[in-house]
Amino acid sequence: MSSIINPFNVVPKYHQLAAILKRKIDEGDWKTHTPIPSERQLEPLYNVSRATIRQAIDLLVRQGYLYREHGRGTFVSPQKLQKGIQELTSFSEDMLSRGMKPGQIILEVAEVEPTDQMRQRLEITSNTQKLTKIDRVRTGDGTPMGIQTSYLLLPQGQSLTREEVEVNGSIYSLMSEKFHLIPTEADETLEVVLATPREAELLDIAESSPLLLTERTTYSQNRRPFEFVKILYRGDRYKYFARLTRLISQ
Amino acid sequence: MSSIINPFNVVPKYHQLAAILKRKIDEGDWKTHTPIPSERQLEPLYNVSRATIRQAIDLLVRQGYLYREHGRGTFVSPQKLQKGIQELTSFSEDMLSRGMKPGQIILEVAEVEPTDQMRQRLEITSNTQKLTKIDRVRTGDGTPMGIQTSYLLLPQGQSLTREEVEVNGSIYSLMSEKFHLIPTEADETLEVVLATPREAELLDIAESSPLLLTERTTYSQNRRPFEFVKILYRGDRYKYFARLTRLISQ
DNA sequence: GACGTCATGTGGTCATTACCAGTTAGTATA
DNA sequence: TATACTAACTGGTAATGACCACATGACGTC
Repeated sequence: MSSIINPFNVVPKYHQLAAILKRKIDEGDWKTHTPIPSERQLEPLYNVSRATIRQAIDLLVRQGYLYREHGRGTFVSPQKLQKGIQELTSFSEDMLSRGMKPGQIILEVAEVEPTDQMRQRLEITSNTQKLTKIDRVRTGDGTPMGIQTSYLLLPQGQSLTREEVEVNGSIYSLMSEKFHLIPTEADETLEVVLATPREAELLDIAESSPLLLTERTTYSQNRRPFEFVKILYRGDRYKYFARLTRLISQ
Repeated sequence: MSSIINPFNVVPKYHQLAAILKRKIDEGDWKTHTPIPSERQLEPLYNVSRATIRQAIDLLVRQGYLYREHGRGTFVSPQKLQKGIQELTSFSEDMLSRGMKPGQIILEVAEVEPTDQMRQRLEITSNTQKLTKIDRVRTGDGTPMGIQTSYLLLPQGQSLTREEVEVNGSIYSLMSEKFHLIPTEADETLEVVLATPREAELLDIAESSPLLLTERTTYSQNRRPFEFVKILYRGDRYKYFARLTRLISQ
């Protein structure tokens, strides 16, 4: 990996610069709460204009690597804030980041009629639109961590088979390859519920144990929803992390 | 409220423009998934440069009001995504947004020694640093919703009295006025726990009922943590909302 | 010593200009 | 008719120059 910006590269200069600065932070060249070189100092260092430098820094500020103070400088954020922030992750990615091996037991793959809740969340108006339901037990290092029930809104007439889901561990990569649907944003709610007998059995816990229920609506590139997922996590095994930001503007 | 940008106003033009565009969306002048005027069309309409227009649109895109498609245009996001997104709110604000009247019962205000967990979360290195503990039952429309225990890291030697907390419903406004500490970001974890006898009594629920435990570290302007809060919510009354974004860059 | 002033450095805002890269629809061509 | 091209849009990237607002430390004054 280079520390020099290549003007002929297809990736924009400000992305290249952001990657270079990020590496300096990750590798500890710049310490927490210390200022990085000023924007005007960076200009000759990388032969780019201040506008480009500001775009690069904007990226890193939004991702939580740097923070600015008007009149003082741009500083390195505390390490602990820098990883896995505010990111939309699949169950697989989530498990991997916790250092566990993700696995799944497929219970059902089928075409179903949408309920009112699903019609509303997936913005369905047509009366003929069907959904593809995928019901799975998700495991981490072999032990059941949660029950995930996905309802997918596929392009007209399309569907998925149980085999496709089995081979491809992550539905998101499948959706991306087959239908060009890439998750970009999601609304998510969390609440506490008590395990039904069936759920308790699947998760190998006592009946009426507390569970963490998350309901997620996932949106693709053009902000259209394509997935509604319910995940029931074991309350004794799962901890949820979020990062909140106060929008200062206005 | 005006639809014209005032160049002499202290608030930046791009903020003024963002407010104008936001109003057009809120008031329904521009419909969901329809394009707004192109950046070059907006230039003469508001007498600002394209750079400024892009800054304004950037704001609204980041806040979820608009989305862009390269080569096609800038479009209005679906309504339902637009409110209360990704914002860091106090309990009071949170209750108000749910249409309930926030209240509190103060249990304790005291100076305490930090535990190891608190020292780590609040980045405390000094051995003499004390914390101010505020223990409260928070209510919505009079019924107990949660137990909130805050540990505040105040400037050397400073402290708060029970009276100050009683008068000022929101600690955040108190912190802002007295110490110029403004919450800008927070890390938050959520998990399920079971109510202890004391907690069950305070919340008026059965012993061992499931609760939603959130632990939050709040950061001020310069990214220094100043508050560590534990909140126990009644599992049967509380639903948590989050918005996730996949960071596309790189 | 305490206080105010001011030069200088920082990030914040804005205009202007140029060109690149996708998208779309009309048009010429096979 | 079907295909390929092209012009005219869209947003994306980049450089440059200017000025503003805030923070800080050096310096002079009281």
